[in-house]
Parts: sequence; structure tokens; C-alpha cells
Amino acid sequence: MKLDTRLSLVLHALLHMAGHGRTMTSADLALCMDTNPVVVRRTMAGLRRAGLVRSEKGHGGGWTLGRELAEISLRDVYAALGSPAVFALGNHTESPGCLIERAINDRLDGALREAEALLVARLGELTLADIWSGIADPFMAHQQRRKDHSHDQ
Amino acid sequence: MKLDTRLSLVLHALLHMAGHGRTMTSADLALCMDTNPVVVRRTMAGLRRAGLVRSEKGHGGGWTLGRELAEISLRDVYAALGSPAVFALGNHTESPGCLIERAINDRLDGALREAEALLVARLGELTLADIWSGIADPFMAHQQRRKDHSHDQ
DNA sequence: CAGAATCGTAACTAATAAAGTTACATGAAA
DNA sequence: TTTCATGTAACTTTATTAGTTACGATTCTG
Repeated sequence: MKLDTRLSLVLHALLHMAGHGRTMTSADLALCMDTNPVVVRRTMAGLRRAGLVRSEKGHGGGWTLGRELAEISLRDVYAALGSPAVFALGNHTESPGCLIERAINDRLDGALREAEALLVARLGELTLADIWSGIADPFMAHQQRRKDHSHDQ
Repeated sequence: MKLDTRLSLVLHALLHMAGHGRTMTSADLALCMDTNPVVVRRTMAGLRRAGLVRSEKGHGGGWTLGRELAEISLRDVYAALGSPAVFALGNHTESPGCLIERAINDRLDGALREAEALLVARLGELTLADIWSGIADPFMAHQQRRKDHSHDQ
């Protein structure tokens, strides 16, 4: 089944924005993420509505972070996307008349809800700053060199 | 995203088989489950290979349980289906060169693996007998009446 | 003010996988 | 030998994200 990769996509965007340090356009981000600027804008729309990022139109416009990395949990980002369905597994009939099917739905739903609760809790424990701090030193050095160079110009 | 309802479907089939007590054809099951006999056969194929059910061709053939309800956990059934993907959420790029994306994948994968492990563990704790015993008394009585009536004939 | 850069969004296409359907070969019983 | 079943291939349908095209609205620059 085809996966929903929007959470992965916007997390990638947010951390590239943090690494870049300045406004990035949808086209910049699309290049980093090997996708299309419209996909970036469409997917980031929820984050803008939630205040996690800001966007500016017009010449010199683009995307900036709306909060510190440490103040954005993965759960915040997931919620800003509209809390999309976590599971690919589901019930064959959602409100069945059959008592057998209802009993099955109840049990499966129970197990799925537990797993979803654990997942969302874990996402709530992780901030963008946690991920950022885990990124390997070589990359940090690379980013730093890029910043230094751009400041020279 | 469209859901994979095969687990729900075959659990429903197994418990109807248990309730019915005798061989049921794919057409019988398809009626119970409001689907197509070919969908039943296709989906049950994995359960046959795993020994959870048996099938007989030809006149008087059909499906029978291969084990006691108490000896079949939901995890067994899930595994017999080929352990289909649990999550609708996934990584945008599975093996990215970008260090940021790798860090994101690592974190997301970790959280998803934990949630999946919990789900599979819960499925392992539940047997078909557990679900069967939870089905409301009115239905049990209904099934019993049907059995008695068919024995009278 | 003209023009370029940029987002916002609608509308369409592509890709994917389960579900549903049709068709037919195989096998078993009456 | 006919009928009733399963087994399976192949095709259609459906739903959803991803990708693309197009264009309007906005904002900076010269």
C-alpha cells in the first residue's frame, strides 16, 4: 500500500530551514527534498495554520520557522498535518450489524488504539531539537562552512 | 488512505466457521461478509498454507478450521496473511543520502517499530476463543437455535 | 508604475494496492 | 457425466497521496 510520507517530508523541510538559518523558498525546499514546490506549499499549509512556520509572499519571501526547534515536537507537526491515519489496517465494515464482526472490530480497534497512543506519545517526547542534535558532526561542520562562506560575500 | 481490511475479513470468516460448526463454502462466507467468494478464497489462501484452515475441493467441499479457537491467536492470523504493512505512515526516501533525512527516518522508524511491536504483542495475547467468548449471549442463543433446527431435519 | 519573485490554490494526471469481478482449469462427489 | 467446489490468473474499480500545470494575489526592486 502506498504510504503517506507527509510527516517525513515536512520534518525534513523544517530541519533544512533550521540548518539554512534564513528564509527558504518552496523551490529551495523542493530541491532539498527532491520533490515539487507545490507539494511543499500544499503540505506546509497545515504547519502555517498551526503557527509552526510563517510564509511571506512576494520578492524575497519564503518560509521561516515560527518557533524554536526545542518548542516543536513531532507530535505538534503530526497534529498540524491534521493527524492523518496512522494505520494501513482497518475494519472491513465500520458499523456492522453482525455481532461477530462487532466483537472483532472492538478487539482490533482496542489493540490499534493502544499502539497509536504509544506512537503519538513517543512523537510527543521528541522535539526537532532532539533530532537536530543527533545529526552527525561532519554535516554540522559542512553547514558551518557554508554559513561562513556566505557571510564573507 | 484506503485501508487493508484482510485481517478483519478473515477473522470474521474464522468465527463464522466456528459458529456454523460445519464446512462452509466460499460462497457461504462471502454472504456473511458481504463480499465476493473469490475475495474469500484469495484471502484465506495464506491461512490454508499456515495450517489454520483446511479446504476441500469438489461437491460437499469448503472450509474447515484446522485448529481449536483457543490455539489460534490474532498474531497467527496476521502472520498467515504475510504480516502486511501496519502503518500508513512512511519515509519519503527510504535510504537517503541527506544526513538530516537519515536522522528523521531513524527517529520515525524507532517510534513506529515500538508501536508495531506493541500491536503485534497484543495480537499475540488474543485468541479467537477470547473473541468468541466475548460475543453477546443473544447471538449465542441464535446460533444454538439454528444448530438445533438443522439437526432436526 | 512595470516587472520579477513568491506564495496560495484549484484542477488535473500518475502511481499504487486492495477489493471486486470474470473466466476457466482442476478436482471430488453424487 | 454432471454438478459443486476450490485455485488462480487477469482484468476493473476505487481511494489516496504525489506530482504537475496553471494562474491569481502579493510584495519587493528598479
